[in-house]
Amino acid sequence: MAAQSSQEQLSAWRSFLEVHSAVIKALEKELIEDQGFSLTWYDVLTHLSEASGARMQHQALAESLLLSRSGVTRLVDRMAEAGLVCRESSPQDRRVSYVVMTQPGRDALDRASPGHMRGIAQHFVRYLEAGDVALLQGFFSRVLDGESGG
Amino acid sequence: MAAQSSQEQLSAWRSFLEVHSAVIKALEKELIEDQGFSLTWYDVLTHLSEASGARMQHQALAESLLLSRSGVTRLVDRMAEAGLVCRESSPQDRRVSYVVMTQPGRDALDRASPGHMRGIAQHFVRYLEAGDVALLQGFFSRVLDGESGG
DNA sequence: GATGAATCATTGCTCAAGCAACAATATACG
DNA sequence: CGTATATTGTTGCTTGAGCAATGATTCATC
Repeated sequence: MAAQSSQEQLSAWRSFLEVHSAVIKALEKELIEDQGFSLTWYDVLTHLSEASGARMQHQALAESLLLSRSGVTRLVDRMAEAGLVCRESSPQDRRVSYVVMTQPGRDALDRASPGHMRGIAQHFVRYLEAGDVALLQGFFSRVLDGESGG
Repeated sequence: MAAQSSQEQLSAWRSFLEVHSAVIKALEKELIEDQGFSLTWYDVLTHLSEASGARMQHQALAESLLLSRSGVTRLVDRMAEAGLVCRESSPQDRRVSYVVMTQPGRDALDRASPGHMRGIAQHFVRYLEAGDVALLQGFFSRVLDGESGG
């Protein structure tokens, strides 16, 4: 890392925060207007849809969503009440309870997905120029590698 | 924008979210352990310190912080109770109330700043390689330009 | 100048999330 | 086996944020 103005580096950090806030707000607004649920719910559905058997332990879900366990408990409460997921207890380990995507949950995800993908394209991906993706991914990977370990 | 795998683009977006979460959590944790206040409070102090007269209207503060007005009202309540800021009403426009940084507020910012800058360097800037800053800034600027207008 | 519209800060209410404490269960180790 | 420790999900409590409604004030238009 050659000598870069630390002012510019700080500015990059601030822009990062602004971009995050702006894009998240736009996506959340669209999703709620279109489908009536939040980005968090969308995230739950996505993670479940990618899990084998469309089921995950609360613990694993919390880690994937970067949320606390108690947060996930209440989140699943709400989503279960809306019928998008349900709970199933494990016969092997009677402490764990699985979160399972229901058919209405699948349907909701299918309905939401195209619009949300379009939103991501429009509010984020659209501004990527040739070469940006690789560079961003490199940077992000370094951060995530570094931060997960220490 | 040439043909890029939309899978990679989506992955870039997801990594963006993960990086944001990881870095914010690390910085917030450090700041609270070191100084006993949150990133939001730090942000308020920073914005005030950069404003002329170390004073800002609630409205302007809300826009800068990307927060709602009511959020700012309560935020300023708490910070005022802690003595870091105070309110002053404007003689020109009796609707507005300025948020003014106090000396303890300045002191708190001065105490927090070096550690926080170190944190940003360690958890974010440290992973930037040569050329990354310019490219990131370019991308972020395009997003912010595009998103603010529509 | 007077009246209607807009702006600013605040308040009531609700919601979503985290922490710490807990109960139930599983695992490790003597 | 039996006891100590760890893990899993839930609950009580608190916090921080947003929305909509309100009150005070200013601005605009007649």
